Amino acid sequence: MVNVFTRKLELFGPLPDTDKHLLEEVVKNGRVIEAETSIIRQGDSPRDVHLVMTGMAYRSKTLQDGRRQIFAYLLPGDFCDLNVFILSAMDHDIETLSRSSVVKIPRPQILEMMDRPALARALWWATLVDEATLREWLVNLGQRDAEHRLAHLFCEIHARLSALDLTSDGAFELPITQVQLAETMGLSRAHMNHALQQLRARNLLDLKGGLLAIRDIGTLRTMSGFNPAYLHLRGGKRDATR
Amino acid sequence: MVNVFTRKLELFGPLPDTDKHLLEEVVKNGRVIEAETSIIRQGDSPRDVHLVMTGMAYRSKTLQDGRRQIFAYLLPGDFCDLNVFILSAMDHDIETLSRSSVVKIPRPQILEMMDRPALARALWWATLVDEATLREWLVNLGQRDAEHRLAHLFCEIHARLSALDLTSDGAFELPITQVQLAETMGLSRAHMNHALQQLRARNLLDLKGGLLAIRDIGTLRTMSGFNPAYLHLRGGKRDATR
DNA sequence: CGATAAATTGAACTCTATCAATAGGTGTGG
DNA sequence: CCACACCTATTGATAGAGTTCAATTTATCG
Repeated sequence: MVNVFTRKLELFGPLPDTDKHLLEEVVKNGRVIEAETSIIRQGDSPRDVHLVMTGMAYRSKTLQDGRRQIFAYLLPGDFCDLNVFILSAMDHDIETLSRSSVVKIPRPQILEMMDRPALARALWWATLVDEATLREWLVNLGQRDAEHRLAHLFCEIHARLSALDLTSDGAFELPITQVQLAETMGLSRAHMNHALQQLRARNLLDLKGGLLAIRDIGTLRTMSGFNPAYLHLRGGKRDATR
Repeated sequence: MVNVFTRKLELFGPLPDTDKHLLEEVVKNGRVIEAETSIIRQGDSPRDVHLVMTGMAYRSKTLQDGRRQIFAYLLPGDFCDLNVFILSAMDHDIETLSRSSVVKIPRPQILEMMDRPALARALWWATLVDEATLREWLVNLGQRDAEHRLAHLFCEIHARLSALDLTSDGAFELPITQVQLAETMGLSRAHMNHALQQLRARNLLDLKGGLLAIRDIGTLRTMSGFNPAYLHLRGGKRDATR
């Protein structure tokens, strides 16, 4: 099967074979990074572009008093810092959630990708979907209470992983602590625990030992108002979000 | 004085004169749109790119039950829908806050801009700053209480307008209702009113009749942890954010 | 000047935070 | 294999922040 980076970019639209060959090259130099390890820190100006191939990572900012907000999960195929060509310094941190394989793409290779129209468009697409996802998260934090907020998050991760064929029967690895979930949702640890138990008690899902089992995706989507349109998936893969 | 669009793009870095001449052309066909009027609706696939030249607008999403979340303010020089080349449909609405002048840039003209390296970089920069701003808003909603949240928002708008020389003595037009502010902050109207009065009582600012007077920007920044780094302003204009 | 929208106020209620204590689980050293 | 140490999850009580709803006052605008 084709690598996950290619698969992700093809969620936007099919790529020519020559482009796909290039992507196979790009993806070769993976490096394993342990769980809970920083990939990029605020203030860094990375030389290369980083790309998550396996495992998961997250973007966050830490305030003076130590409180932290997580505002994105990086799943396989996601870029860490495609913006490195434009912005002089990272304005946030990226850390692994689980042991991950991360590829470093040298600048010349990115430029080569940008020179290919289909790839260039796919890169733009990935950036714009990241932005659309942030908007949806803002709606989530601004308008929904703890339980619905959580449900929406899980629907999103489920949809994104499903689109890449990375779920099996609605279940997938989610190697996250409740503290990290709380930092994602802008909630206290205690309240996060309570909300999770509610969802568990209603038999909608089960999160245990880093494994999330979705029991009733339909109800989760309805209750949280999840509409995958913001992920801007196209073509035949659209079904995978069901 | 040079037009506000050029000024905004030069916040990233200086542009060649030829590019500036092009921008002067681009900006000519302004059209006035009344306050509280939709510029773009969710589902639209605009043919041209829209650009706010005067006045203010906002991005929002409305949920089934009518609740709404605002997740960006468009100030003079800001793009509405630069993504129109990539994403097939808008996933949110854009409406004017006040009577505004909006320019429609035809696709060929955008393509011409993209062909000029300095302009292409500036357009990327504008997109990435929008994304960084969204991240900061997420921190704001996730981690700060009503008063600090509001303070942070006002610091941001003040910094963005100051960078364009659009404030006078810390005051500027902010033609917004408390309901809209509440929808921005994920708070109820009543609570928004209370928070606003707190800030007013402490003599930090005064918002009345669509005019915001910042009384003590230092305290506002300190209390809300505002750090303009995420706006990624460069060069000589950096001072303007003070 | 009247009509309408916006801002303000107050009371009761709900959600979420805080804090502290308890329970589980896992890995390590003895 | 047990015991300790440490991290994560869980629980409960209390306090606080924020919501809801309804009523009232204050703009604003034709």
